[in-house]
Amino acid sequence: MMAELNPTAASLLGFLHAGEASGFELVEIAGAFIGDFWSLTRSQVYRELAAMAERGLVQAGPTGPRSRRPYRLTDSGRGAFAAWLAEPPGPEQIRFPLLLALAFGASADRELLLAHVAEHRVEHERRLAAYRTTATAGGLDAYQQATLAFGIRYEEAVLAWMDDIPAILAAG
Amino acid sequence: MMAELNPTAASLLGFLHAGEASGFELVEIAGAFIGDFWSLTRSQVYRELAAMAERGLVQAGPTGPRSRRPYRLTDSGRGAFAAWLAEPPGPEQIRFPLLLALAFGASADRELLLAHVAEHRVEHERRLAAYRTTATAGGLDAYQQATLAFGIRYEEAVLAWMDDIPAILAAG
DNA sequence: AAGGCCATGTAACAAGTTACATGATTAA
DNA sequence: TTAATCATGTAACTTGTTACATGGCCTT
Repeated sequence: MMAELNPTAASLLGFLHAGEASGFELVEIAGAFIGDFWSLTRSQVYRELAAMAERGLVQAGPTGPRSRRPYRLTDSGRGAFAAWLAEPPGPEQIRFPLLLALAFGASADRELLLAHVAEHRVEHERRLAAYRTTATAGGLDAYQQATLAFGIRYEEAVLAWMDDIPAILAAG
Repeated sequence: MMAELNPTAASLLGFLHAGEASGFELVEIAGAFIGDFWSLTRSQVYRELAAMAERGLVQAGPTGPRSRRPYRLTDSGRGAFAAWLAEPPGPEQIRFPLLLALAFGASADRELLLAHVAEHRVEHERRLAAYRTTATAGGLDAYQQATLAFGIRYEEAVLAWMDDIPAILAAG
């Protein structure tokens, strides 16, 4: 009775396809590769690695300097990952505190809210620019490009929305 | 030393501005009002209500039938909510299993992936239509309209992105 | 008035975050 | 060669999810 993988664990197995890595390295790889739409922390990674080692999906190699413990995929880990990929992915989740604040804006100071929006805008502009650079720089396979395309569409949408806000508030 | 509110607790205080409500009712209200970009579950709500009652931010009324326990705002709850609104909101989080699967698509069956995308597409179309209906139906204040505008921009972006995918994969 | 359904809540668990500890490596 | 820094990991806590329990309400 093969227990299901959670998406976090699955992503680790995915990265381990490229070769063995320590927990620390996996955190870095994941942050760079999928960080903007799938966050994970060191604690999670170590926990998942330990749990997966227990289940035989990964195997820890000998402890190196600074107690680095490299993990590598096992055959059953490879199988579990393939099975996870074949399953229908769950719904996305968005948690957006700015939207929450905005929804209650009637009880807030309008200028302050707009300032919060403006502050977030900077970060979204930065991300969009970074995505575009990555997209043109090449070195991504088609699937990675498709993933990145989401980021670009998303950031464009956020920026367009932010531009709409003042007019909407003024009209209301 | 006033401890910070977390966004979930803050949203409950926000809803309680409209009058007293039980945990169950708050779950329903929140689900309808902000459910698509801020999820919360019953257990969370009861826990937060109990914790906030402890801190004096809300006050439970007499237990009614079916052990319904209505909560209402206190003055300090009102103050805590206002303070929360004034603070800069944290960054948004997106967790999108479909993107995760897509990013690793090189190890997956392309047709199956596209089928997963198509399946999600239906739900996004449904949401976009629902948002548009709500937007034109009226009854929202300007802040709620601005919130809804995000939903519309977001769903449009997701649909546009999904339309892009086959070409991106074919080109790569 | 009995059976099923529904509103309400709790408890156990899983996932995610934050703060801390420790042993290499590097630089002054 | 000692101080600073950094990679690595663990532990404690918070938040989020799932599964369960209970008692009122409704329908026939």
